[in-house]
Amino acid sequence: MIDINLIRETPELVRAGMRKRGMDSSPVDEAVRLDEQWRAALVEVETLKAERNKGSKEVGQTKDPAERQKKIDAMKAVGDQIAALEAKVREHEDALNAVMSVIPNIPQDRVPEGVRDEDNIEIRRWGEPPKFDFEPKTHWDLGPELGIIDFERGAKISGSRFYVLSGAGARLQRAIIAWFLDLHIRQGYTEHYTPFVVKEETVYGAGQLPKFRDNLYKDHEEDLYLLPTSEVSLTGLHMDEILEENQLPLYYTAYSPCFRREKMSAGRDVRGIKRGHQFDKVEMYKYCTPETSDEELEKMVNDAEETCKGLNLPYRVLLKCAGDTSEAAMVSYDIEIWGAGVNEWLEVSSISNVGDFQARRARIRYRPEGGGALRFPHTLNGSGLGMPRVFLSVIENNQRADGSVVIPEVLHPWMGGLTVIEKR
RNA sequence: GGAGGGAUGGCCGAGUGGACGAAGGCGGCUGCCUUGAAAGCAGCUGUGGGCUUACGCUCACCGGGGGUUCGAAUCCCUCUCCCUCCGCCA
Repeated sequence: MIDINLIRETPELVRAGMRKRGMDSSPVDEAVRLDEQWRAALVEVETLKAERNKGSKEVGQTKDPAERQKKIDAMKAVGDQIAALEAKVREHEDALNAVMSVIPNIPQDRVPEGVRDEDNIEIRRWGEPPKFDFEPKTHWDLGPELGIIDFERGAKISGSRFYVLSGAGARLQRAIIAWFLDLHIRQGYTEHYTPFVVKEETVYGAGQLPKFRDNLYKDHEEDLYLLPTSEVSLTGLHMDEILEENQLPLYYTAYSPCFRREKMSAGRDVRGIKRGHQFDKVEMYKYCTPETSDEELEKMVNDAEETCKGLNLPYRVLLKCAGDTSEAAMVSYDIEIWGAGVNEWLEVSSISNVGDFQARRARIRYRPEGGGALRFPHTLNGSGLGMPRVFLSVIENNQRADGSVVIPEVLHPWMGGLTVIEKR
């Protein structure tokens, strides 16, 4: 949610932001109109309420029964007017909220124009895609051959886009998760383990609703949602709270599975483990003051890059163009790693400064140190990193001619002496 | 699943349908006192919205939602969460 004052004072700025994203800016006009109607109706109803409050107070002080009854009747009439008007106020208010909840955050000036992948700007690149003196295999060939990925049984028990990791494969993923978490802890993040099932309000607070309703798994009996990313629960952690400025910045990290219906991307990336309905992820999350969010974003990108470097995965960092930047974000970077078998760059992290967009929705505020009005903190989120693509890149990039896979050194402590995954 | 009890400001805790945005205490802030501090004394101390150039005015909020009433923290309904007991269960 953006600040309603931006709609009132600088609507053109908001319109320009939407156009930059390639969106139709008419919701802004509608918001302006609804806001005016809402406020007009509000003034009307509040004037009547003030009258009733005053009149009702007088009733209590009036001793004469006839006089008293006269006042009661008068206030009863005012009450009826209030009831009618209040319905109108709420109607306007609900309509305004509905429009406001689809208006995206305003992209920063440095965010490049454009709506396509090609409009993203490459900021830097690290490492070299590995060279092979044989034809490297894809993970959907390598995995089953090594007995570490089982697509058929995944589909059997859960349907398409599900798979099973077995033996050294399951262990390898767990090793990656553990190493990521420990790295982030060393970088100053506090580890959290959150529920993987959350209330609608929590999903809304993080800005995933109403937009991604079709992509979420929902328990209709209890009105609960399966986490699409732990960004949602980490935002919800401080929902409705007032923080103290001296607590900031807060650095959080969490491991969680993520569940997505991927309804919108039916037919895309159906092969392999690149895009599934369930995947594991280690997330980074920050709460900070508005003054520091830009530099905190750069630090978070660096923290994510460390994960790639440690695993020796070639990567590039992209500044996302406006149309590709998530609606909650003011600015986002993507990190893409190289997959030697699939022969493409794979998005493994999207690191965003969402400004006060989520804090406003989730009603998270902080008390400034010198006193004064409460403020909304800025929040940032980024994967560090998403499992399946890291996993596939690790096995594809480290494969050898005989079909075995060398395990990156940093993961050895969790592999129980295993340094190479071989056919058995 | 069954039976009870509870939810009030940063925290603790009182609350009779009109005096309650809410006693009292703690904490915090300011002033006096003091060489300084503590103690003591006095005052201040919630959030959000709307109107207004402004001083200011006003509305809402006592877990959430709805209702009764001229008027609700207070009465009724409902939901959520917490606690106690019984049952069941990984």
